[in-house]
Amino acid sequence: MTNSLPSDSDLRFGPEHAPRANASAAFDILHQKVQRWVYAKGWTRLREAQEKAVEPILAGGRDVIIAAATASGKTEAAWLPICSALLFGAEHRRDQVPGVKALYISPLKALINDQYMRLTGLCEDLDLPVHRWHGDVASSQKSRVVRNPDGILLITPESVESLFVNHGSSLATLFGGLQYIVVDELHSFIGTERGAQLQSLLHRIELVVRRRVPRIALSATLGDFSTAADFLRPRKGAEVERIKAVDGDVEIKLVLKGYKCAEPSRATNTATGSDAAAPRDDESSEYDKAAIAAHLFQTLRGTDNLIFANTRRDVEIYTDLLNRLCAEARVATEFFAHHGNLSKEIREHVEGRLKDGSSPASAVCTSTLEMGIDIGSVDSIAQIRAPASVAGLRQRLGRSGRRDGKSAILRIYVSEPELTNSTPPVDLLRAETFQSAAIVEMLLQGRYEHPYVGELHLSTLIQQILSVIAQHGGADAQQLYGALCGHGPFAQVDRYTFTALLRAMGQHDLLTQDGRGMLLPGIHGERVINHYTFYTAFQTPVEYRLVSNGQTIGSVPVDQSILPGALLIFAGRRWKILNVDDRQKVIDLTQAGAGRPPKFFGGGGEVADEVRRTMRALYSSDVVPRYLDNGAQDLFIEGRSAFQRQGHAHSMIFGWGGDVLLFPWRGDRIMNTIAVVLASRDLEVGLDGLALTVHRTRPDDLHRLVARLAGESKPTAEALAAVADGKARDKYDGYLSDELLDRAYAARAFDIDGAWDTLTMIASSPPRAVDAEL
DNA sequence: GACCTGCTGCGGGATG
Repeated sequence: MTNSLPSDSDLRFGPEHAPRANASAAFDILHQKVQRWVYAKGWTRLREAQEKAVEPILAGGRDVIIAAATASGKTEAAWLPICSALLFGAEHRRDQVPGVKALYISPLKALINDQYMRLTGLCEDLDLPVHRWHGDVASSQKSRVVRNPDGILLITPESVESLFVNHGSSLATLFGGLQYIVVDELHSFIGTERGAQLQSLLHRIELVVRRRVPRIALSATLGDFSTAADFLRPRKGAEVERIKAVDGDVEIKLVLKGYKCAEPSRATNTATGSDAAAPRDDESSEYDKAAIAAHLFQTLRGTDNLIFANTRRDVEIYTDLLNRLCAEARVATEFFAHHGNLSKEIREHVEGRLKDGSSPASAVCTSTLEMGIDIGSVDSIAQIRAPASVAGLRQRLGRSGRRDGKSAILRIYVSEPELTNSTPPVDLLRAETFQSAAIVEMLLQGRYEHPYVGELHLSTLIQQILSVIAQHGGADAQQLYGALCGHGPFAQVDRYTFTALLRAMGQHDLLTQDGRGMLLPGIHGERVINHYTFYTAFQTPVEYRLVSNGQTIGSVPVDQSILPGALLIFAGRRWKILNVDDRQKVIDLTQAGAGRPPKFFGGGGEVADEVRRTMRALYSSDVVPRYLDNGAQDLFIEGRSAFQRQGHAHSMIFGWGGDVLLFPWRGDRIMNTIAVVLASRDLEVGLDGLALTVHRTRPDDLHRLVARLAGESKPTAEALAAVADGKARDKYDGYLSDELLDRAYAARAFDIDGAWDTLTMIASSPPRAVDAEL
């Protein structure tokens, strides 16, 4: 099966192109030394992103976003003109302002190390020093930069934060000559706490140097340029120059494979999020996993692949199954686990095996290998269970098929419960199969989810208030509001909310006020600021280090099953726990013959509105996608016939036993809003994938209630948030008053308009009983 | 039934 997907792999330098780089207008305006470097590289022409980016960046006045797929030369698209501009500037200006000339901000230390190597090569001949600054860089190198700032500085957002806190008075010198800020992997920041921190840091740098500094952003292919532009330059997104490498066609070979498992692995979460069912550990019932592992082993052995699983637990389970198949076949293992809880050494070893072409290797991984260092191209991508988002799947697919015009290969494995006469109606719909197909359809059409950017980010605002106070040794409320809110990065926070936030911070002793009204850190605030964990905007769980023979192999969160003598599967191997040191937070392991996968904790995933709507369209259509194998086709046809039999074309409310099922066919934010609305009317509501389960009511009663709600005026999101539970999520949410926490939660978790549209639709559709259909 | 990311300054002792 073949489909085409936008890519830019056709932009390749070939011998058929004569070395006529100087025929390019963009090449002509680069500095001569940069031209020489391009020539020495053997490049015969600039690639599309580079050709388009040189002029606007070199001109110097504008913000620019460069969106292109991995390995399309977008890094050079930024650095060739930036380095040229810095060289021209150095030649034409006699009174050189000291300081860093270009700042490169990256979400990953590994990317900084990669870029450092590449840029050093370019800048060697240009007389431009390159420095790096992140947690693994020696403090001696950092103090050298502070003493003698110059050239290009590669840094993480957290390390920029540390500059504000610890070197507040040196910043004017450090950044006085700053001409460009480059943000790499922009898409990874949009809509996150870390993104709010980055926006604040960019703004605060401009406040220090008292002028606008052009922002150059690099990103993976973007579905939504406007959101990205508004993120890069808030409220002035329309003025951002947008550069997109026009994508050529690359062939995708695609198959969706369907399997059946014995036990329905369903977990029901109530609206209050309290009673999640425990997942089963019983391996004997998991013959779908064995079948999937057997197919992976048979198909992928001897080649290089990335096998994406959605959870770290599944990474461990599948790596173990694949290793056992290798042992049975008496071959050396070539399947390696890779996820965020494995030690840096183990992860680097796996990355090394993938890069090394001499022996085949496949990584079973989470999103750790979606972004980041260049591991080269692999032969194929496997995705175990439904992908969570279109953008993520696109990014994963970009890792395959870049070798000399080869096709990208994608295999998706889904698994649905075997049908019995007690199978619940939701399981009859085969939601995992339809979610996978919906995401593939959107991918093939080039439709991506819109990132959600409506949050207040009050937790990160607390961090930034403390950071500004540390930077200046104190600040008054007016200055803080002007620097951070007002026309600043937290413009969505009004004066009333800001004042309430300062009051809440005072109540927790984060802040105190001196006689002249100056805000200073309180005793607790001082402790928070001075601890090294202050620089991150995101929350991190407490974990225990796993040690074997003195070597750290990774870390796990603590739970009751972590006791001496217990068995564990980790890093694709089997272990027995020897000792647990609660004070040092260290677990000693020894190799064992059996084990069980560890539990990891995590928040809930969120399915986008566009994905759910596409799923419904697939159920309603009569087309069966051609990329389904026989197993997936069976599941697809079962799901569609259940959709028709249960009457989803006309109804959205269904009686089932003593409960009622409600199908909004909308994204998780709307489903959560409806769940909380119903819970506020004293109903017990569970979120269950596609459906809301409303307990102890009848279809007619619920339908009447929904019709009444749809006719009433909408509540405010804040009023609705007051009745929700489990609202604290972000790092400093614990310091918020009830009122502020409600506001933060309302902005994050609700879509009142979407929910009321849906309630109106439900009110106009007849309720039904499905019991008879089973 | 989720994934990922990141982190200072200082003092004391050894070494060249």
